[in-house]
This record gives sequence, structure tokens and C-alpha cells, in this order.
Amino acid sequence: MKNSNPTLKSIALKLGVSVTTVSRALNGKSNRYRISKETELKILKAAKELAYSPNQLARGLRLKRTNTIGYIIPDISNPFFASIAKSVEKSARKFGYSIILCDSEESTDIEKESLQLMLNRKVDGLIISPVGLEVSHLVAVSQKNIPIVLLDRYFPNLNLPFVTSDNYQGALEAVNLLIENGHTRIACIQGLKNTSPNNDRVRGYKDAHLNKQLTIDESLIVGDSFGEDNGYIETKLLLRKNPLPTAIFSVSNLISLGAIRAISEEGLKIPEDISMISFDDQPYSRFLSTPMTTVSQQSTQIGQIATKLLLDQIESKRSHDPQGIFLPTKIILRDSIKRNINLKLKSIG
Amino acid sequence: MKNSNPTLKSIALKLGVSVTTVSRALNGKSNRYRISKETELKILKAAKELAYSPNQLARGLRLKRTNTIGYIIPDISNPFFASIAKSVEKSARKFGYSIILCDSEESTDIEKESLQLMLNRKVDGLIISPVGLEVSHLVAVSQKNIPIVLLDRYFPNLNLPFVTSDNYQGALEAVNLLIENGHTRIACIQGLKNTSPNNDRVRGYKDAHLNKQLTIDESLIVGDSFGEDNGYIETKLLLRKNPLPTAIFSVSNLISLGAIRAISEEGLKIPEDISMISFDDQPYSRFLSTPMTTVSQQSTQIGQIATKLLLDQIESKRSHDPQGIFLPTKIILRDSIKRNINLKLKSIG
DNA sequence: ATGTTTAGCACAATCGTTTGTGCAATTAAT
DNA sequence: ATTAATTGCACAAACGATTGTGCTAAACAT
Repeated sequence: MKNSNPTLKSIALKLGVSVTTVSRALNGKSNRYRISKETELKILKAAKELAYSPNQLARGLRLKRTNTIGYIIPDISNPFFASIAKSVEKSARKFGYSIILCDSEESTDIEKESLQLMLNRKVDGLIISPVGLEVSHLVAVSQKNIPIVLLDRYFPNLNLPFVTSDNYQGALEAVNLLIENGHTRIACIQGLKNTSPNNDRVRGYKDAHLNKQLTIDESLIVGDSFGEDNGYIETKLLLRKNPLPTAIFSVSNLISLGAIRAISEEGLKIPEDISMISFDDQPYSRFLSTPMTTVSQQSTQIGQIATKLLLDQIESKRSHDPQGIFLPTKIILRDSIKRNINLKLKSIG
Repeated sequence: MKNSNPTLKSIALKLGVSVTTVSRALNGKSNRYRISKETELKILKAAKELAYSPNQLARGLRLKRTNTIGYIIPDISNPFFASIAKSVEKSARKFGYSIILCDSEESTDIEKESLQLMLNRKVDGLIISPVGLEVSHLVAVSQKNIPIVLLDRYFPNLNLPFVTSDNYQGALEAVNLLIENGHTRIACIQGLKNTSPNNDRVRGYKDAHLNKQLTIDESLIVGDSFGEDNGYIETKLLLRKNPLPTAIFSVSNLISLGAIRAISEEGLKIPEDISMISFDDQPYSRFLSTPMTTVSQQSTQIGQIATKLLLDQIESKRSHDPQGIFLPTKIILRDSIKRNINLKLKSIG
């Protein structure tokens, strides 16, 4: 069997024409290069029969374009990122691009390695939800004129385009809602510190307090990761405080699951014993033992916009003036917030 | 700026040696090809300074090996697949392989296109959770001696290696549990028909009945997709039946969410009004309004084993005798099953 | 018959690697 | 001093595609 994949060469040999001619015919350049109708048809026919399909390594090498984009996320098993991933992959495919995926596991080192891997594979551009603690490698990429778009997490004082939710506003509204329901001892279980979503959400949390002349109790701002364990551990600790916080603002869906676990272990009920609002709406949120009031993000749109932004950069070559795009969030009211009895603030709210 | 990426050539030029020598030095073949220590060090130093990193397109073209594997799944936003994806990506990375990801959206056409795309990109092997309705394209790949491993879904009469849960046994146990609790009118909301997980689960459902001399009511076997909508719609219809089924065996986590939605819309309660058991355990399963009794799959292990199986094939070249691996499932008891009053079977069970 | 166009294609370089082999120059052997 | 062995590296082909340019033969003009 000499049926190693058909190549331009094997077709050319078989038909007694040159590789050049085959290439041109198959790329629809017969007119421009005066390939006769007869030759063209003969080539197209042979290509179809042999099921010729160009070797994209060779093509990429020659063309310096691979129709591939690199995509790095911190945790694909987080449903928030999974749904964005779905949207990114779908949009990219629609425009003829494939995705190389890496999960950085919230590790900057893995992120750097993955990035290098992708550059070596000559991706046309990158979509990254960076861990967010270091930027030098991202800036370096951008300076090499490789298109890049940040997703979910960005760097405020950096000139890299990004797409994210308006986390500040979302958090502000979430905490406002708690305050309007009479809560004043509100815990905030935060995610990975010094990442933009976390910073913005915590800032929203604080500003909501300041706006209503409430003092901020820093001891109620706890936690350091977007994962479930963090939610569990910090809630366990919070529930030992005296006085108890009357409400929890949870900064991610996984944190919330951990928090719920801790709360139920302690024999407490949401919202009777403690109120809660959580970032990230999920399909299951409404079916939790207490349907969860959430801050929902437009994950599909985030993915689509990020992809579009990247492909614009790739296909127009010129590096646009980098845009930062914030998408509005939406509060989904359910049953996890109780009106608090000590309505000190009723007159104000 | 002449700083287009450093290449072997640019290093060679700079040092006044040949490309060959640079390549050999950087690949640790200095001894074998008698590159002097001095030359070697000089090359290594220059490579480090210039941050040389080989172009994997060129490398792949020459070596016919890309250290890339193609990965096709039907729905990355399904948390079951997302957690497998995490595990596959992580294992692959550990062995130095990158992942090209495609989401087929349960469409055989997209699956075929994606497959072709990946072949053109010269992946070293494929891990596929096929839609499962057609096999010709998969067989074709295998016949080209391209390593392939099926994941989650397989084809019983085909010689392709696969890794999946023991869906038959899992379903058998799940339905047994319902029967042992006195249920005899048990609805089965199935997923995509003619896929192996669905077939095996439905077969388990039926055999559980047959084993206990229960007749099978085909009108209680409904549905046709693993998605949430299917669960919702079919449950809506089931709840209009007379007499009502007393229990539901749901074949996937998304189906269950749809079913729960329908049940709660109809003002019914699990398990008071209707019992339920669901395939796929999820982090949230225990926190649902009624903590769900589930059939849990070892998704991490599935991903790891599939990756290992594939890498074995890739790296040993010889195509092993294809193995099919079934991983046991585990029932996680919670509160969604009520003991049924009409305990016709108590003596038997 | 000679010169000019045009049609129809092929040559060869190139992208960045890897690798079998060849060839000087040095060293060792006798 | 001559031959043989070894050291240290370079040449060139190959992987499979794309593309600027050049070449031949026919068609046309005069």
C-alpha cells in the first residue's frame, strides 16, 4: 500500500503536471495563472477521487497562518468557563479556526508554558483568561504583534484588549440588594486575590457599603480562591464568628457550593439563618434546596465577543486600538435572601 | 527590527556554524555527532539568549509527529464532559501533548468536519466521544493507522478501543434500587437513541424489570436527547399520564435538571409525589431541593485512562489489540427515592 | 518570413526542521 | 614518512505546500 496521504506531488505525478499547477488549480487560481479548463477539471477530479486534503503543517509553515487560536483558561471544569469555552469554540469554528486548549489550573507557571507551546505551534492569536497575577509574558506576546484578547480577567493599567462582565456594577447591585433587605453584617467570600474579577467584585462590595454609610468590617472579607474548598473552609470559619454575619456575598458559583455545604453541615438554613447571593447563575441554581439569588453573567456573549475581537485583529493585521469591553450582569431574584429584622436602614434604602 | 523569531538559521549565521550543527547541539546529540564541547556551549548559550524555541510546524512536518492530540466531544458545557476534558487535558499535558478541541454539538456532520480538520493538522492521535450514530469516518481513521480511542460512547461490534462506564450495570443497580423501594411504574427518560451509553442504560433498565418479573411498559421509555429540554418536555408529558409513574430513572444530569423543572412547575414534590434517580453525580446534586440519588461515574479516571491508552498506541507505534474498558459506577444514596406504599415486591426484593 | 502576443505550464526558492553522509584536518599508528 | 583512524563539522535532501518568474509553443500581426 503506497497510500500514504495524497499530496500535491502525488497528484502531479499521477497526472503528469507540475506541483505548481495542481496547487493553483486547487486554490481556484486557474484563471489568474492561465491553467486550461481541461487541466483544471482533471486536477479537481483527481483531488476529489483521492480525497486530497492539504497538510496544514506545510501550509502553515509556508503561509505563516495556521487558522488556529490558542485558548487558555484556569479551570475548564468550572461551568462558568465551560460555557464560555463552548461559545468560543463554536464562534471560532464558524470562522474556520480551530482551538488549541490549555487548562492552566490557576497556575501562572502552567499558563506560561502553555503560552510558549502555543507560540511554537504558531497560533494566529490567543484568547486567555489569565490567572492574573503576572503579566509580563502576556505583554511580551502582544509586543511580538501576536493578537491577543483577555477574557474574564484583565489588567486595568495595561493596553491589552479584554472582554469581561461589569463585575463592579454586578457586585454593587448584589450587595445593595442585601443592604436593602436590612443586612449590615455581610460577609464577602472572595476568589483569587489581585485578579480583576475579584478586585472589582470586592470593590463593589465595599462601595455598596460606603454608599450607604456602612462601615466595612475587613474581617468579613475572607477567602482566596474561586474553588469550592475555599467556600467551604471560609464559611466554616465565618459561622464561628460572633455575632454571625447575617448574609454572605459569594464571589463565584463554586465558592457558593462550598458555602452551602458548610452551612448545611452546621445545621443552618438559607435564608432563615443566613442570607446569600452568589455570582454566576447556573442551570441548577434555581433548583437548589434554597433557590439561589444570583448575579448572572452573559457567558455566551463574552465568548463570542472575545472571539470576534481576536479575529478582527488577526484578519486586519493592524493592531486596533485595544478595546476593553464590559458586559452588564443581571440579578436573578430567587429565595436565598431574607429581609432582616433589624431594619436600621429601611428609611435610607 | 529584524527580530522575527530566532531560527536555527539565524543562530547558525550568528555563530558561523551550520544549521545542522545547531540543530544537533540543541537536541542533545552533540556526542553522537561529535560536536566539540566548545561549539556546543556556544550554541546553547546563544539559544538561551535569543530565547530560541523550535517552530513546531516545521518540526512536525519533518518528523511526522506533532505532539498534539485531537479531542472531540459532543458538549463541553455538560459538566460531565467538562470534567473529563479537564482530566484529558491534564494527562496529555503531563506527557507533553497539546489538545486540539472540537465540540461537535451532537452533530455527526460537525464531528466529521472536525475530524478532517484534525487529520489535516496531523494530530498524532484522537480521543473522541462520538455522537455515536455513524462510524464510517472513525473506522476510516483507524484504518489509516491513526491511533484513536473512544470515550464514553463506543460501538459494540467494532474493533476500536474505548473507555466508558459500565452503564449497563449502573442502570441495573439504579433501577433495582427503585424496584426494591416498591416502584413498579418507573419511567425512563433516555438520551440520544442508539448511542452506547443510552442503549446500555436502557438495557439495564429493562433487565432490572425482567429480573424481577416485572413487565416493561414501553410507553414509559421516552425521550431522545441528553439535554435539559428533553428532560423537561418528556417529564411534562409523563406527568399527564394516568396512572402516573411513581418513579423516574433519568439517564443524564441535564435531563434531570429538566425533569426537576417540570416536576416543580406542576407543583409536585420529589420524592413525595414522584421518586427519582439520575445518572451523573455533580457537585450540586446533594444540594438540590431534594438531594438527588445518583449514579456516579469516575470521570477523572475515564479521561486519564483514555489518554494513557492513546499515548500507548502513539508511542509504541504497533496498534495494540484494541481494548474496551468499562469502569464501575457507584450509587450515591440521597433523598430522592421514597419507599412506595404498594409494596407488591417486598417479599421478592 | 519575421516579429510580437498570448496561452499554458514548469522551475526553483522558500518556510524551519532533521538527518544520512561526506569531507577536511588533525591525531595516532607503524 | 606514510597510512589509518578519529575529530569536527558542513552539504544537501526531505517533509508538503505556495508563488514570482521564466520558458516554450502556438497564434497572430505585418
